[in-house]
Parts: sequence; structure tokens; C-alpha cells
Amino acid sequence: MSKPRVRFAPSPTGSPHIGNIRTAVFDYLYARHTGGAFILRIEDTDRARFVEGSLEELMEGLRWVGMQWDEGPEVGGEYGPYWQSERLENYSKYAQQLIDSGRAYYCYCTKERLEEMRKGQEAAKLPPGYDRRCRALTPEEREAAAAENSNPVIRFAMKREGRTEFDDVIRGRVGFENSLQDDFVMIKADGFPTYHFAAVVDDHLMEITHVVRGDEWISSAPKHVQLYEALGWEAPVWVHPPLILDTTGKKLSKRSETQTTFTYYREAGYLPDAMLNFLATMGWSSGEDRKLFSRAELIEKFSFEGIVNHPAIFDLAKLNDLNGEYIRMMSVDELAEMILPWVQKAGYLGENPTAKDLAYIKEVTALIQDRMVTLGEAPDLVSYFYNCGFDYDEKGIKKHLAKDTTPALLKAIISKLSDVSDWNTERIEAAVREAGASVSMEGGHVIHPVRMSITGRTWGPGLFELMKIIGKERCLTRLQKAIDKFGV
RNA sequence: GGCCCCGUCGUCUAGCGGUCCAGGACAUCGCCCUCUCACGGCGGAGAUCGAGGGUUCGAAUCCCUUCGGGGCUACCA
Repeated sequence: MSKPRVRFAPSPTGSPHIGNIRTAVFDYLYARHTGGAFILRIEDTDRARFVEGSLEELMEGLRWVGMQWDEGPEVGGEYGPYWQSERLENYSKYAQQLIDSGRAYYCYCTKERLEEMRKGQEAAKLPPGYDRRCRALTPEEREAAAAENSNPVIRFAMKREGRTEFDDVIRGRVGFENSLQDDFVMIKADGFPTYHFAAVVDDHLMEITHVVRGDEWISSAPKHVQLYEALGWEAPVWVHPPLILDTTGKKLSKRSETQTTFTYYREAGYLPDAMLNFLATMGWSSGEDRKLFSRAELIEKFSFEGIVNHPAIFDLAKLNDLNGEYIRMMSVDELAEMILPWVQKAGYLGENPTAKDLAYIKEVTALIQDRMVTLGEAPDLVSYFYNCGFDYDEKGIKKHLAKDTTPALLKAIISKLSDVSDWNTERIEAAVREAGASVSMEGGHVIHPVRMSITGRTWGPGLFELMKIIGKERCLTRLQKAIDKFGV
């Protein structure tokens, strides 16, 4: 048997959707697992909904998670073009073939008539659908209709009797009553094909072996199955993974509270591997009690059979947990490198950091690594290592600085610290504790005021480690500043 | 409304007739570590497997019914 060929076929109608990307993950994993081809095909058949730049955003997103397609835009391939808008001849050719064989027909009904018809059906509580008025026109009737409407659409003549059944890898055997099916439009009045027709023609021409698409498509699968039949083509294997739902249990949409734009997660500082891990394990399970999977493991273990048959609710908390895990798995050097652009964007470092800057950011990174969930948090976590003009936490001031014991304590600490010549954590700690003891204070009572003075915060990395990195001079300055500011 | 799909802790899931009075992970709570916050370690609470009937010596696992949720129902994908 030849190698599988799967395709991810998005429409460039807006920012890539996280649900679609999850489907792409399944495509990608399956292709890599089997050594098959992962194809990117652009379904730009709806000219009205086309959004400039969305294809670029999508490709950038796919590459960001490391899902490079083997055929498609920018990489080419033997089955191109990979834009449906450039494959129009194919659709008219096969549409004509279907008309000739009696399985498709021109429909001259106007939108107005269609709307009226629908209203009537609604009022009569009948299932909506085209009434097939143009399905069996006599030559005379056709001529008359053509005179009225010179821009007919082409409809597919669905079977009127029996059932259309097919096997879905995830659902098993699924069947639909033919009498309930609609004679859908294959070619629109503007000459462009609809999804149903274009996808079938292209999947066949591109020799797609497995059609993987969201569950929302399963009810239109009979159209596709009948199309394959009518064209005399062998249908692909159908795979309809369940949808991803928002926290209210509805299909993810722009209206959902959950961020549905894939790009958002990249910009928020989630890691590609964490994202891949998260997406892959939402709706798919290897059967093991495990949450961390490397890309290689995912590829090795993936199978369609492991896809569950029920929808999953998008859980940000889980993504956050995974991202934290991936951040902690990185070496300090790697992490520092990833953090760098964020710190630069925040203005803490310039375009061309010096070797000293780089060494410094590594030291800082080591201290914040365990506390970081997303890269996007880096600027905040890192701020007081660069910026001396920070604000002080209000509650912290009340609790640790606005006390009459504060000035004496901080003065004692400045004095002790000034004598430290070898600025390392042991010496700093000793000095701070000794200074505290000299004014009869210890533990948190001395450490918290110092932390507040030096970072403006009540929490953070170990005080002495952080002081070591910030340096003696800046520490002393900040302590003095706190005395001036909060000393009574 | 009609058609189709789905239904195990709050969430993601394991489970394929007995080893399950249901396991793991996230979230949550408590304890330990500790200068705080994290990390880490330990522990707790949390699912009568949507409900009701069968089948069977035995069911989360098989069958039927029922309820609930979702998807589709365009000259959008």
C-alpha cells in the first residue's frame, strides 16, 4: 500500500482557530508517524470572506509549532496548485461530467425564491431544503428559466431513496437517510465551487487517503460520499475527531471567553512543544498515565484509534501547567535566550546586548525559571533586576516598611552590608542576619523589609540570591531610598 | 423541529465482562521544605461510571428505553 496522504485544508477567512490547528496536529502526527505526506491546501472559494494576511498568519503558526507541510504554499509539490481558486478548471470539468451523467443540474432559482421557499417550510414546520424544482426541467422550461436568470448554480442530484452509510475511524458505521438529504450547490453563481464539491475533487486529485476534519462535518459527509460514488472514485478513509469546546460546553467561537486565536498563545509566550503536547493530548490518548510527550514520542505513539469520541473542553489551567513544565525542563541558557526578546521589548535591554548583559540575564533567568508559567511573564518577573524606579506593593509597605522599627533596621543593614567586600550569598545573608540581630530582630522580620526595599514586592526569588545579582551598590542605594521614603 | 454524534471526579482522561466499593493528571485543600512566592515531596477531598430497565454467577464495560449536552440543517467553510 502506498504512503498515506493527509491534508489540512483551512480557509483564509481570519486568524487561525485553535480548533483547526488541533485538527492539523492530528494530520501532522499521522503523516509523520506513517511516513506519509502532510499537505496544506488553501480553500479560498469564498471570495467574500477572504481576509488579507490570514494565510500568512496561519503558515507562521504552523511553522511555529514545528508542523512544516510537505506540499502546499511556498513549498510546492506535484499535485498543485494548492489554492482552490487556481483550480477552477478542475471543478467545471467534473461538474460538467456530472451534468452529463445526470447527477447534477443547473438551478435557476433566485435567492429571493429560495428565501420564500424556506420561509414557507419554516412556517409549515417542514425540514428546510431545496425543493428540487429545477431538477427535472424540460428543455422548454430550462430555456425560459435561463432567460430569467443567466447565472444559474449547479446542484448535485442526491439520491432520493435508501441510506448513505460510511465508516468513520472514530465513530464506526454512520448512516443517513437519503430522503432527508438536500440537493446542495456544487458550483455557485460566481463560478466558484462550494466546499463540498471542491474538497471532494481536490482530495481525489491530490490522492488524499485520509480525510481528517472536525466533527461538525460529519453530517455533510453523505454529500461527499455520494459525490465520490457518482464520479466513480474511491472514497478516502473518514476521520472526524470530536470538537474542542469552550468553558460553557459550546463549540469554540469568537464569542467564547476562551482565546480561540492560535496566534494569541504564541504572543502570550507559550512554548511550541508545550502547545503541541497540549493540543495532541486534548482528544487523543496513548492509553498511558502520562502528561508529558516529546514531539518524537507523540509521532511514535500517535494513531487515529487513540482519538477519543467525545468533545473536550479547552482548559487553560492545563496548558499553563504544561507550559511551566516545559519551561522548567529547559536549560538556563536556552531559557535565557528565549526570554531575551521579551526583555528587549520591555526596554530593559537594547538591540545588541553585550556579553555582560547576556551573562547577567542568565543569572536572572536561573532565579525566575521555577516561577514562570509563560514567557510573557518574563518582563514583569525580571523588572527590578533592571529597573530601580519600581513601585512598592501597597500591602507590603504597610506590613513590612511603615513601621517605626524600619529605619533603624535598614540603617543597620546598610552599615553591615557596606562592610561586605566579597559580595556572595553567604556573606550577604550573614550580614543581613547580623544586622537584624543587632536591633533584636530576626527571620522574616528583617528579611521582608529588605525584600520590599530592594524589589518593591513581598514575594520573589531567595532574597540573598537576588541581592547578589543586583549587586552591592544598587542594593545599598535601594535600601537608603526606602529609608528616605518610608522612614518615619 | 428534523437528522447525526456524544455522556467516567470541576476539567483532560485510563478502563474494552471479574484484578474497579473505578486509576492518573490538572485545578482545589492540608502538611512538609522555607525569608516570601514558586518549585519539589507527602496526604486529603472529589465520579453510586447521566438515569431507568434488562442480559449475566458477575457490568463503567453488552442490549433496550429515557434524559442531558453538542453538531449540522447557506450560492460559509
